[in-house]
Amino acid sequence: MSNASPLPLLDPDVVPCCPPLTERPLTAEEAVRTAAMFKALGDPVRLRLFSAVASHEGGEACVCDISDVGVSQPTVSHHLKKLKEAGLLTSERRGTWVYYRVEPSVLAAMGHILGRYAAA
Amino acid sequence: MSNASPLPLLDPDVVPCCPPLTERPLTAEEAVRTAAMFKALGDPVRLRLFSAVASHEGGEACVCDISDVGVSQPTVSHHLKKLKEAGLLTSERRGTWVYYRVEPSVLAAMGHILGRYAAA
DNA sequence: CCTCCATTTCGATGAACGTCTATGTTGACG
DNA sequence: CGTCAACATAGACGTTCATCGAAATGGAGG
Repeated sequence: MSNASPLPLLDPDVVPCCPPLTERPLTAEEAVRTAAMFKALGDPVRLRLFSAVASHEGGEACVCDISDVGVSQPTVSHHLKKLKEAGLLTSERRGTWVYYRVEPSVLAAMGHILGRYAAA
Repeated sequence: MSNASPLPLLDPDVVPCCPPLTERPLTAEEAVRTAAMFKALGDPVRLRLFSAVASHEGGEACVCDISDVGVSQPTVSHHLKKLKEAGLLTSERRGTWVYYRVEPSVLAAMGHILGRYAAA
């Protein structure tokens, strides 16, 4: 394939996990890896935290910016950790604050997995 | 309502739930509804069952076609019920067998929610 | 009717999860 | 150094969930 594009397009390495759900039945192993991503977004609090980061200006936010989700601070920290373990967020400490940022490739992978319906 | 379009395009009613995660922080209520969809796909067994239906010829499959996922048959039925409650599958009985079918609009909604990353 | 087969429902059990309070860690600033 | 603020970790508690075996439902066929 002549993939000489200089644009930041999706390259195959970015979607290493699994084929679209509509292509063929997932194997057990594929299902485990894919389910982990969906599971990470399967909690309302995590989803709000993730959305808050994703929609924040600059594509990143410190914890203090997004802690107003109705649960205690340790719970926020706990959920951010889960999102990080799932590969959906990355974090970086800068001085006093810790900044979280969306990992675009994982989102792209999820979109890819949803298959033709998602692209409609 | 003037819904006179003859084309099977995505109409707004099909994506009633929520804006893309990247557009603005989700409200609590939006997060609950959206998380339910992701949660339904957040289990490996459910994901395999869903994939089996989605990839089956004709876009539908009877339970007997997709029961080889390594759990007991009642457990399969349990997960299919969950997927149905989440709006991801529909079912119809034809004689002895029950056929499950993918609900495309919900998949489209999820793709929409994933936002620009998924569409890339 | 009676039986067979596919599927669902029921009830129980053990693991995983979300949440909290209390405490620890890390950097900034006098 | 001492203190404060931001964030993470630890441990406990109640709830939800996935799973199973057993029993119920409901068409199909003799």
